[in-house]
Amino acid sequence: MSDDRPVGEAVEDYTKAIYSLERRGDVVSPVSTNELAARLGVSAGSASAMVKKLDGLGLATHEPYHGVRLTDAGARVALEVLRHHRLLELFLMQELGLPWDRVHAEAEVLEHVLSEELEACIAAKLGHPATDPHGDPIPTHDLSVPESTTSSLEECPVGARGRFVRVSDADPEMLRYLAARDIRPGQDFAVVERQPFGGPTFATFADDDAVHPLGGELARAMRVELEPA
Amino acid sequence: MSDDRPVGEAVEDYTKAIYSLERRGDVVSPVSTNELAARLGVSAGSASAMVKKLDGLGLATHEPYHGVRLTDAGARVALEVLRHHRLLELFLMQELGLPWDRVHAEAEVLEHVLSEELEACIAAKLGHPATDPHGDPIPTHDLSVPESTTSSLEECPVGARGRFVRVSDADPEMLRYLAARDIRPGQDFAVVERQPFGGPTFATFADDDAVHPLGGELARAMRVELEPA
DNA sequence: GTGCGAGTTTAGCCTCGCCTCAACCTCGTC
DNA sequence: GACGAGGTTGAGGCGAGGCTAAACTCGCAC
Repeated sequence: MSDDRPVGEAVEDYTKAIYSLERRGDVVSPVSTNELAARLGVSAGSASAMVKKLDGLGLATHEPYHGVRLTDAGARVALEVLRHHRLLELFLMQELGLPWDRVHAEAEVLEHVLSEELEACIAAKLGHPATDPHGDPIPTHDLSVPESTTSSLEECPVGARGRFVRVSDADPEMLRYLAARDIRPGQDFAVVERQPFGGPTFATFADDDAVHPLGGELARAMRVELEPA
Repeated sequence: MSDDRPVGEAVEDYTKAIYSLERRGDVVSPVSTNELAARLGVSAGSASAMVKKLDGLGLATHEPYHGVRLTDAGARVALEVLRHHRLLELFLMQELGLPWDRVHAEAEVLEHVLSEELEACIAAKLGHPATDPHGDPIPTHDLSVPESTTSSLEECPVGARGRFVRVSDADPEMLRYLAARDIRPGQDFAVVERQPFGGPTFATFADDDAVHPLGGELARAMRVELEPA
């Protein structure tokens, strides 16, 4: 085990993508070549070729015509990169004051280049944090992730209360929108009203009385933990 | 001006190498293909090809059979990378506690990847420092370098006093040796004795009475500013 | 002035990593 | 059992960078 011979950036990106696609639903399930291709913005042929390569590398198992799934080794690669990404996001924000909506792009490139030694220094400096600025859990040094079950804000009935725990880091627009309103993961929230037919959800955050309208797409991206009713 | 289309890492490395070779002597002079090839550990043919490419890119002027020199644009590329490198070295040491002898290797890879925005954040965080941990001057944001004239410790006559200002960051062995003896750039020194025929130089540093023997190679790598006699 | 060798350049070729297009194959459904 | 959506394969391209070997300069030594 522990082959660890260096692996191109593309391999890391594919692995990361498979990891995330595998657990879209509530259960880990194989990922189709096309989904993968779409996610990464490449042709189906490219994805197919890369999947074959990952299989050869022992990072994934490819059942032709039936999708791909990561092996344990593959999951480790994905989690390693994820750990880098999230540590970097937090680090860039907290230590260097980079704006919330820009840390993702920076981390996206640095994650592939961060040495283990530097990773360790950063983790130590940050006090081995459990989540990044978006509320996403940071895999621990031994690459385990405490996956909590969350629901999206859009599913919460009017009157629900709980804690806003995370939001995807992928869309800077959303992040700017939330940042401009001082809405951050970790805050308590309450759903005040929802308009029908995919209309906005109205909610309050923290101890602030202001009611914020949150469009469908946004409400869907915001993950919350409901207060045990 | 300001073409700035992305340029491979190799281009940055060659540019950096030319920059440093150009000013080995006291005066900026053309660099031969062979020197360049040797410095970078590639064949003469490869170096020649790359030099031609740099010329095409407007980063260098190549006088066939007579060497290459950087254009202003080329020097800017080199200084930009140098700035990245040295800021990173200082940052890694000061903020992340990486050991002195290891920051160079880390910086060597990160320097090619650092965005301008991050560079600015790091510089600000460090208070826009003038030198890195090895005593090398950090090019300013507008890419000027205050080059001071130094001599090597090896040239200093017995009895000379002054300040140890810098040492090459390239050899981790040397750095470990110096670090283990608490010898650092910025300290005052005095040459106590020298043995003939390339023998060691004996010197004291800071307010410490300990006399340290410094082999020829090491003494040659240590740059000092002599006290105005 | 010529000759010769060290230093340069050129030419041809290779590897690696990744991508595309287009043709072809499979699976599951009707 | 045929059809179409989706998956796979193969041929090929491209950029970056490197290597060898042969051909060519330049300029010093005679």
